[in-house]
Formats: sequence, C-alpha cells, structure tokens
Amino acid sequence: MKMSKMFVQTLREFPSDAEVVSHKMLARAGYIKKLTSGVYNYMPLMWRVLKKIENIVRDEMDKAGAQELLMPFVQPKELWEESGRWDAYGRELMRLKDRHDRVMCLGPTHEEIITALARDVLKSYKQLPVNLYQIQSKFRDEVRPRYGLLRGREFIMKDAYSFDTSQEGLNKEYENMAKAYTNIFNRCGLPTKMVQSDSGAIGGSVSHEFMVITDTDAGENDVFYCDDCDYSANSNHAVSKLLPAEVDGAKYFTKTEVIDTPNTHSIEELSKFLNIPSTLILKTLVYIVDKKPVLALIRADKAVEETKLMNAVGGVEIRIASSAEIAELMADKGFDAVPGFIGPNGMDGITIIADETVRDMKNFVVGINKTDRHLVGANLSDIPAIENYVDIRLVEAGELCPQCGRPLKVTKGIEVGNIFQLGTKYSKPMKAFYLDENGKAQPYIMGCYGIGISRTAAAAVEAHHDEHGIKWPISIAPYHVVIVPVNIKDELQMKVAGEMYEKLLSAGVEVVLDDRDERAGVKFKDADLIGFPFRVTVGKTINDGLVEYKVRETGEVLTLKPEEAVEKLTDIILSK
RNA sequence: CGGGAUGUGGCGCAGCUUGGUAGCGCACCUCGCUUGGGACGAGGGGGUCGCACGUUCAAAUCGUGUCAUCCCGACCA
Repeated sequence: MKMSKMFVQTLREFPSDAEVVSHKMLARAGYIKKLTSGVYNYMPLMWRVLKKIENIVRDEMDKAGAQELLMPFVQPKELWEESGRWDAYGRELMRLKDRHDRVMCLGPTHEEIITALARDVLKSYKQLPVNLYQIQSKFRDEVRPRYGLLRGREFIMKDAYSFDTSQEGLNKEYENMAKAYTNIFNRCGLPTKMVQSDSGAIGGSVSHEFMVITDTDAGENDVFYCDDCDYSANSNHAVSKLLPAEVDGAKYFTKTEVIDTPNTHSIEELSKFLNIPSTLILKTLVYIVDKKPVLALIRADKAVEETKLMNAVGGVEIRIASSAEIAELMADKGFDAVPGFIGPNGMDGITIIADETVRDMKNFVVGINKTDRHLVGANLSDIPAIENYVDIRLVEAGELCPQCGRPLKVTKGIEVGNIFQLGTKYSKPMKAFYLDENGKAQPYIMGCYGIGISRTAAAAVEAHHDEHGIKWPISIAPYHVVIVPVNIKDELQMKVAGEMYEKLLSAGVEVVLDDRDERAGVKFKDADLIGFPFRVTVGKTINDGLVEYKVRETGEVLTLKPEEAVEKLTDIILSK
C-alpha cells in the first residue's frame, strides 16, 4: 500500500468528544469516523484490524469444532414473543416496522433465530452435539453509548450457540469454548482474566466473562479477584466472607424503644448521633424493580449490588427510587417519613428482600417510617418476619475470598467476551426438540458464547499505546511495516525504499510505503500514531548502504543493510 | 430516563455579555523554498453560524421551541 493513496486522515489534535484513550487514538489516527452517536465508519485501517481479529476468532472456533454461518440482522417480532423476550429485552432492542406494518427488530443477539433454525434442522440425537457461530454487526440501543468502539449501538460481534443432549455435553463444550477464548485473546496480544459473572438478559445459570484488566476508565466493570487462589468475579456476581464486625448493640441499648434522632438523614449522621458503629444499623433502601417498589434491607456499612437484588426479585429492570416515588410509597402506606427514616414495618404488600448480613444483627437500630425517629435496641422479632436471607451485597476489596479466605482485591476490566450455559431457557419455550434414542422429544441443552470483535480492537488499543499513539500487537496490526523514505526527491532513497517494499510484499509481509511528499517529522509522527509495529527509515545513511530499523513496541533501533532489514522483518513477521 | 454542558468550513477554537452581515490555527489547492521528529513565504478554495418560529431597519449574537452531540448515574460484547 502506498501511503499517498491510502484513504485515511490523521488529525493533529484529539477530537473533543473522545474521552478514553482508545477512542481518542482511533479517531485521531484515522481508524474510525463517527456517523452518529454510537455508530462508526470503520476506515480501511480499522477494517484490516477487525478482519485480523475475526480471522483469529474463525481459526480458533473452527479448530474447536464450531461451524460458521450467517443469520439475518432483521428479525420478526414473533420469534421474540416465543422466547418471551420481546417485552423482557426492553428498550435496548431496536424495533422497526416494514411497509405492511409488520413489526421487526434489528438483532442484538441471535438466540431466537438460531433456536428456530435448529429446531427445523436438528431432529435427531444423532445430529448432536453442534456448535454454530457467526460474525456480524449487532444492534443495541444502549441507554448511553460511549467510549467509541467500547460501547457502540452498532458493533461487530462473534456469537456462537451450542446444542447438546445432556448437561455433561454442555459442560464439555463450555470448557472447550473457554479454552478457545483464552487462545483467541492470547493470540490477539490481550491477556484476559476469566471471571464469574451474572448472566443478565441473556439468561441461564452459569456464565463467565473474559476481562482485559485495565486501570483506566475504559474498564467499566469491577473485577474482584484473589491472588492466592483462582477466584475472580464481576462485582455483579462476586461473593465474599465478611470481616468480623460488631453486630450486637447490647452494650449501647438496654431496651427496645423509639427515640428521637433529629436530622439524621444519612447513615453517617445517624451513627455519629448515636455514637455507634454503622454495623449496628439496619439500612432500608427503596428500589423500583419493573416499576414496582421493593425494599432492600442490609447492614448499613454495606452497599446493595443492584443486579443481585434484581435477580432476587426476579425482575429485569432495576433502579433506586426517586424521592418522589418514596414520598408516594409513604403516603400510600399512611406514613410521613423522608429517606433516612424508612423501615420495613407496616409495609404490607411490598416485596422485602433482606441481605444475609441482616441475619446476625442484634439490638440494632432501624427506621420506623417516622421522620426524625428510629427504633433502637431492636431485634429481628421487631420487624416483619424474613423468610429467607439472600446475598444482595456489593463486595468490597479487603473482604475475604469465598474459596480460600485470603483478602480479595479489586481492579477494572473491559469485558471482551463471555460464555453462558443457557440450558433449556430457549429450547423449552420455543419448543425446540430433538428425538432421543427412545424416540422421545427432548429440548436441546444450549450454551452461547460471545466475543465483541470491535470492542476487542478498542481494548487492544487501551492495552497497547503510549503518548505518541498505538502500539499494535503484530497479530492484529493493520500492516506490519512502514517504509519511510526521508526525501522522496532523493533518487537513491526512493530506489532502495521501493526495492525493499517489493521484496517485503512478495515475501508476504504487509507493508506500507510512505511515499508522501512530506517532511520526515510528519511521517514519523503518523507512523507512531497509526502504530505500525516496525518502521524502516531510508535516509542519508543509504549513501553508506544502511537503513534504520525501528521497533514500535520497544523503541529498539538498529542500523542495517537493506537486505538484512528485509530478512529480519520477514523472519520475525512470518514466524508469528 | 434523571443531572450537567455544548452546537460556528474536515479537525481544534474565538466572536455572543454590549445585534451592524463571520474570523484564527491545523488540514486542503497553487507556486517557491525546505527534507531525520508535526518547517517557512506568497497566493487560493471552502461555512445560509444545528433547525424552526419570534423580536428588530438589521440576528451567529436577544427570546421561545425543537433536534443533535458530549459528560456523570442504572445496561452489556
């Protein structure tokens, strides 16, 4: 490729709307151009990177025994009604109508389509197991698209679906995919951590996410992990053993009574006012799950993990209640209390979920739905009976590993892939059955496996860059080498550069010749920004028969004869 | 959706307070000069100032509405 003909425009400055480093770099280096919020043009350089990633994914998926196919973007509403997700998926689903007013959507994922396809084709146990995958654009009308390619509304994803006759078969395939995923990300130059996670809107029981660990804002997930064993989990799923805490308030309260606690709207104010640790306060939070209020009870020094709470209620959408909604709830129940004084008593008909931390509390403090008052010295017999305690607690770093008891640590992660055990979540409602050895209809045992292709590219930039630009791993770089003749009017420089270009090309190296009539500085800046793994500079030293060879990743510089440089590059690149 | 902000050539911005018919840097085109880390000089092209309505002799500037974009919170590849 001649640089003078490349469809690319690098910018002197970072675009003002880019926040994270991958977005800034990709936009400035001419890889992407935004069309509208969360929707990007992939320029030729970007498309080459994406194809490289796709091909690594294909190679590993094929090796793992999966078969590639391609399903439509456009999907009919009816299939989504069969699975029950037309309503459950919510506003993230991009919906549209055709000219006959038939309702369709743009696929955010393809469980419905693949299940419908499988039930038509996979009629016998003899045809199973099968794993099918595709690579295509997906559409999710994200509430808040951001961070460039990391969270778009249209993005490229590899999604795979497995069909088995037994849980054992699924377990095996799940392991198989986990291995393939580890290989894929390693080959992309992206070490990942496989962490336990909540299965969210996709559904199912067991699921893991592949996280690229980062210390920047681009990591939108908190990952808790243990250095002493293999435990790691997304914060929406992490569990821990608590550190010892004072949970019996007997030494502060000699009897159970209602007392005045003026202006104690926060836990901090209340514990200061009563001069007790917050571990002796029972906190009551009001959430709205699927439009209905839910009370969450938890020891006040701990925070609620909303995904856990939502799962405990069995809902699909959760948010903390607004003060207006709380006021409405209070009025409805005949109370006059503001947040800070809410409690579980008298909340007939409202779902109450209590965290496990509540179980051991004795002689504690609790709100009683009266502003400026609390009940102190209370015990579990003083509040509505709790049938079962569930874990709705957000884990904190320093709490103890559930497996080995050592302190947990926390870090940020970018989720680039995940794997789910779906079981019969789709096959049963969609009546996707095969006939077993006895001629009996059985639902498929399914798994699904996703990789964000475009997100992986962005994550690679997050992981590999410096202040000058991108430092692509060789395996996914758009080109391997850029050759920079310093002065294109110098005949010898151009001749040698041209010869090296041809030799590298015919050897199978992906090479760009920067034949633009620009000063050397401009070409060097662009080479660093775009992130070619290797640069060969043909300058004045060519008069002594030498060129400069430079490695982007390490900054290593060698002065070599042109043929030596060609040989070295060919060896390194073709061995990868 | 709640909270905050911003819309002026491809990119980054000024002008708006105090209305008078659009400017700077980069990029782009031409010529000259220069050629190892984003040179220099001269000339040139490109914007109905997001959109609509209103106020006014006159609106980028004031008012109302609307759309879009970005940031902070709940989602997920």
